[in-house]
Amino acid sequence: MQRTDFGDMTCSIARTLDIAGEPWSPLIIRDVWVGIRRFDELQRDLGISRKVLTERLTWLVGHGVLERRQYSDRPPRHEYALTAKGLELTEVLMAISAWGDRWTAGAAGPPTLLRHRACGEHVHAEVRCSHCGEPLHGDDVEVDEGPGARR
Amino acid sequence: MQRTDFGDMTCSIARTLDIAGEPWSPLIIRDVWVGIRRFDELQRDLGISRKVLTERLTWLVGHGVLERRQYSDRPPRHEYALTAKGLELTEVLMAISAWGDRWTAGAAGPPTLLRHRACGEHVHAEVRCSHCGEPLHGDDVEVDEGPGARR
DNA sequence: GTAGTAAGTTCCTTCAAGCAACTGACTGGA
DNA sequence: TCCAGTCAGTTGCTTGAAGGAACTTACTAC
Repeated sequence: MQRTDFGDMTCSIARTLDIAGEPWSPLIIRDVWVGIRRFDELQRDLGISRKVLTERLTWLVGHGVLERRQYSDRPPRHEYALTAKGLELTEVLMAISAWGDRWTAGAAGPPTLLRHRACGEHVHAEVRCSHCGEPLHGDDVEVDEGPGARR
Repeated sequence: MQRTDFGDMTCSIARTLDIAGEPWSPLIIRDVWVGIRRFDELQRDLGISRKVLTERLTWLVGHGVLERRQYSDRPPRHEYALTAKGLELTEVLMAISAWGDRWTAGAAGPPTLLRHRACGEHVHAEVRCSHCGEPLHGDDVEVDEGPGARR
């Protein structure tokens, strides 16, 4: 989808960007997540060209992030839904959104709020350590070689 | 940097993507984060064209994600470093990386591992609720209008 | 039989990506 | 003093993806 192929870099960030890193894709995934599931709705909401939207949807379906399903037989009508793989990407979106709220919202405040159903509060996403549960910041970690490292 | 301007959409995801959503930017930020700070090192490591790298670095410096500093006077030499704003983006990168490890790494396993200095373990990023600390998944939340919503 | 909707497809233009070569300021060695 | 090398870009050319608008197909509703 972009000129340089990120898919075979030995890096989980590059590989993720290869699947969903093209600038429109996160917005498409967000829209499907919040219930905007149909071609024309997506096109109107995003202001994306129909051609590019077709390409992105096909790509995301092909990579198992979205699935396309028929909700009407006659006339044949389709909508898009997140797969389990796609639904997990929304955690990345929540982290992106938290950063945007903090650094780009300005005095007006964040354009949207997230309500956590379990606790009922307006919350934001926090990135935490899977082992000890403490907040995980950029300078709290070291990067080591993993089993999938190359050469 | 892309054809459609995301910067004035009323959405923290779009605004974040406007700053750092072009496909190379997250990889540049990751590289600076792990210590690849100089122009030629970045160019070699990423295989990015020098022209595009120049544009991206200038853009990221202009948006306060990176800062350019001179580490040698004669000859004048520069390197790039993360600002506080940029360092917080690495939390998003860790979330992206966790998704990539889970869904794209395959049998070989993840190419890199993250060691959390505080607890000493190899860990991955988890997105959690800022209020109750429970894991935050895509279907655990509702999206409400925030104070910065438009119209 | 006309209007409308959903989900694309086709065509054309323009702008950004990729690539390679060049520049300029300096260092270090023969 | 000359040559090679390094760092940090800049310039110019080509190609391909993005954006936009119009068209298509298959149906429904009036």
